[in-house]
Amino acid sequence: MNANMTNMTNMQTAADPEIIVFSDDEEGKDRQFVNALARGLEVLRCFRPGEVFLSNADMAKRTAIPKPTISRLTYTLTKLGYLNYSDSLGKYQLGAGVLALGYRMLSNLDVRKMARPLMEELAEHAQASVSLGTRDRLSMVYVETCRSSANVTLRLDVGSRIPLMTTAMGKALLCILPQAESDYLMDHARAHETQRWPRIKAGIEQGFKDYQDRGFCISAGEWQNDVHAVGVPMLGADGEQVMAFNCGGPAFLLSREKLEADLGPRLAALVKTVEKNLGRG
Amino acid sequence: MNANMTNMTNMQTAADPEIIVFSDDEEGKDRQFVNALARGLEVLRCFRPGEVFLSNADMAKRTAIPKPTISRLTYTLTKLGYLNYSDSLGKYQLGAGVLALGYRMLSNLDVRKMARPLMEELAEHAQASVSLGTRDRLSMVYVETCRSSANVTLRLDVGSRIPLMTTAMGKALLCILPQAESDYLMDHARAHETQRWPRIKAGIEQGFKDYQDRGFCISAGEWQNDVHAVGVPMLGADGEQVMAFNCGGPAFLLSREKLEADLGPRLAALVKTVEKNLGRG
DNA sequence: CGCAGCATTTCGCTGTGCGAACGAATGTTT
DNA sequence: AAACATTCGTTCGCACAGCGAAATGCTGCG
Repeated sequence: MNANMTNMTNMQTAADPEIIVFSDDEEGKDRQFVNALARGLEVLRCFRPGEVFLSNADMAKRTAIPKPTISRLTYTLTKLGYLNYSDSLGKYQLGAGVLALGYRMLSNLDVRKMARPLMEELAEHAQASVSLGTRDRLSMVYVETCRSSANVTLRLDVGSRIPLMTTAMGKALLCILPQAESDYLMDHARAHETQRWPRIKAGIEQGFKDYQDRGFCISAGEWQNDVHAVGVPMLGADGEQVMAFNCGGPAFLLSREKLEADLGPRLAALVKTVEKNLGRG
Repeated sequence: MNANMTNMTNMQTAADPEIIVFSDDEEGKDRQFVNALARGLEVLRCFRPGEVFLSNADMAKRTAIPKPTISRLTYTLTKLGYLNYSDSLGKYQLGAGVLALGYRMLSNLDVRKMARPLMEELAEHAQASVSLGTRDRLSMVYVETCRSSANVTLRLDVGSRIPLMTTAMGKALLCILPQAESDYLMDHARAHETQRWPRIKAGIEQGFKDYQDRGFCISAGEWQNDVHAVGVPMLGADGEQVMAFNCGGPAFLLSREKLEADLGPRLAALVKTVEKNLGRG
């Protein structure tokens, strides 16, 4: 295994923004890359929240994988328990197998146990929610999250996704990614967001500046216009996945001043504490 | 896709009980089955809770897949973000990709939202925990879980696994599986549990009887000797995954009498309500 | 009946898996 | 220190298994 490989190489984007499929043409076919595996996983990913059932044809369309191949993949995934087949509908549904995978990953993340109490404390102080997330493709995935006792809005649980490029957590993460990697991601994002890209890019650059100057990024309505948040990246140990924290909530509760003067600095301090406790520097 | 396929066909068990790998010899090779995919997923599964890092060699040993192939699979999985590589350790770790999969599955399970309040109510009454789970291989995987406000023991969260054959939830599920499927599973289990099998089998048969007579199964110390629980299966709609509820806790709080006279009947009633609300019968 | 949409089968081409060989890194022996 | 032994990961080339275009079933529908 060669050092320093960047994710998402060797792939090509299909019609659906977050669906990314293999390619055989891109930069001299990689004899090491197992296509069947990548495609099988892509099939599992093409279920979006709210869509319970998909047919073979649906998946073929969405992933741009030929129908016979989809047949074989769904057949295999069903036998393995990652998909369930409904006879009456002739469609598939995600199965129990996928759950277990996610849980194993979480139970091995010691940052969670460590950071939890600090996150709760801040959530209570801010009357907002505080979360920890990590990147997957062009999203941030929540790995831990706490809400203040009062807060009911913004129901985002562990495992849910928010965009990378327009959220405080996402932009914070971009700030500490190696140049090459963030460039690569931004190239991909631009391709999907030709329309709004200039505005998005400006937000990211502002984020870089904010992080340099004050140690945190801000997203005030960039993602959802009634949501305000601050974000701070955390140094990753080793080959550990890089992560980022956020603290956010409804705009009417978290004014820009409060974010800048109070919550931003507090979140940055929280992260410093966590890093120290985990022995990173 | 042919109707009514049973999971776990076409596979062979390796050294590690829950690790199950492909086979090329078993019953006339299936041209439809994509081995590379099955093996890639097996690689992800071979991380057990508590083991953060695994090397290529570790996985090769555990899955009985040849080393060069493991290399290619980990290479692929790393590029896709399902594994992270640590340069300094030369080992892999589960990545963010796996999380998202699990979440999509959960967010599409409408039983959860429906059953939650009823489960909370029962948990509070029983001063125990109430959970909903579904089968994966030879385990039950928690899909939803509530604890009574007091209860601190037994920290099992969504995604965690308990055995199929010795727990109230697992035995309850066995009760409503098609004969062929439960036979198949029991054959597999016997192979792994040659020692304790007679006792386990007796427990399962008692479970069948209990379910017929009273509508619930009991496990009083069969799994962990200080844990008592009752379990009730739920009818699956359509090609929906079959599921089961349990209600359990520390043995000293839940006497056998209480299980039989109070909690068992209540849990059975809960399931009846849930089934009615979901329009099953 | 014929058309339309979907899943599965067929079969030739080629991408992919595996044994064996190689190289790199670390520990052990003389 | 050099020589050897071990363990681990990757490379190579052949054989074969998996891929996909086109053809074949299978339903439902006007």
